[in-house]
Amino acid sequence: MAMTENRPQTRIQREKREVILEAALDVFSSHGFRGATIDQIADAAGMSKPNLLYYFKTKEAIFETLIHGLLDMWLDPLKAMNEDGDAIVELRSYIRRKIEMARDFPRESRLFANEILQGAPRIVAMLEGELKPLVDEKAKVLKSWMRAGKLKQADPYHLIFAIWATTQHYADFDIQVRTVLGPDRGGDGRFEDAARFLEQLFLAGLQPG
Amino acid sequence: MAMTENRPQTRIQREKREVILEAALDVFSSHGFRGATIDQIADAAGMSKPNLLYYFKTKEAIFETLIHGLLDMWLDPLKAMNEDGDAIVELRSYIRRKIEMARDFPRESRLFANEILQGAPRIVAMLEGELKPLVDEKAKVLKSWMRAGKLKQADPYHLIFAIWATTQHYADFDIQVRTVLGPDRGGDGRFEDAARFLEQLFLAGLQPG
DNA sequence: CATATTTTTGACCGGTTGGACAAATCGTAG
DNA sequence: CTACGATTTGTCCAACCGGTCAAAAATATG
Repeated sequence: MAMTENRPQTRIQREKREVILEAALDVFSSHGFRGATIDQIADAAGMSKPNLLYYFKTKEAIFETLIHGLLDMWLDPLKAMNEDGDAIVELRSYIRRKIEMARDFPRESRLFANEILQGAPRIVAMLEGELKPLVDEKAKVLKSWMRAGKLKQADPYHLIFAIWATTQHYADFDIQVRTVLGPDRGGDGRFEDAARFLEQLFLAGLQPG
Repeated sequence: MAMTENRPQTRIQREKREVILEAALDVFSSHGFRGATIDQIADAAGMSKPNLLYYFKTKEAIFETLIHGLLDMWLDPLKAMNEDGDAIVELRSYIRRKIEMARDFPRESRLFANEILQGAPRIVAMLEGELKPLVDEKAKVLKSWMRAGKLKQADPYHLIFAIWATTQHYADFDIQVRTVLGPDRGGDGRFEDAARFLEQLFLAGLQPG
């Protein structure tokens, strides 16, 4: 039977699709959607272009499957921010998790960055349907912490933006960061330094009293 | 006489080149180098493709001229940070200036962001030759302020990264910001709100004592 | 007006790209 | 071993893209 849309059935189909998505992550994240070619992805996946197109009908289908599969993972740190926990502890955990994601999953970060930078033509629905509701919910949590005196008063939306921006910066602008830091300070330790700095910045800036 | 490389001579030549660069900024900033086409730029500039290529020999030449012409403007806020001024005042001015640039020149921000995101293949030399020395110099200034007790001790490089990230975020990720804020809070006022939040964050986080 | 120079255009070219397709190969159940 | 569906490949195509070129049109100069 031919591929029934998005429902890979055999083990081999699931595996091959996985290989393709891994290759596509590599290529899309470093060249953007337009800059990536099916040939590049096929090469990286170790198969011919027509073979790849047997598993995904179009370039857009690859991209869509990829980014949809990544969304949950990407939103996970924010989802994990727990209203019942201690505000400062939760905030610190969130920042640390985001920095770790920038370190361990820079391709995923760049994939989203590339797309949003170009106007998010392929993921607007995702932003409106999943991201915005989640941020609205967590903004309320932050607000309640502030009202309870656990955090200094501040705009919770812009606080979340600031955490996104500062942490993802180390993945998205990696070349710039490493160039500016130079060979000595631009090594693996840069994420430790960044984590230390950001925790100090946000916690000192938000600790009440 | 034919175009002598980068020296436009007649008034009309200077004007047409300016029109082209303005159109190119539009197209490059919203599609990236690879995603932009000469036809799009020519359309936006109101001329035919061969006509455009009469003024700039190649697509890369347009890009290079454009980004080189923008660099000084882009680095200006950081250059303006004055060692002899008051640390807190200087820092606040820097943040405000960067937010204003994100508001008034989002295309320029996205142009650089697009390029750096994809590994900065066309501007590595600029980063090493102009950006890094400038940041090194200003990091020393920040460090001296910290030693003098005007600012809390913190890594000056990561401080600069944090200011870049948080301010440019409002230009580079504009669609996401507006989507998350929604129609009511995502209007023109968002830059005011952002400025207020960021000043509070950085100044509270760095004020000594 | 005549001529020389600059500017603009239409037609074209070679290479790339996303994708179609039929034929070949492979794997497996009977 | 055979037959059938799943997988893979070579070939091809139309659209697009960066860039060339010669000729036409506009403009400047005497």
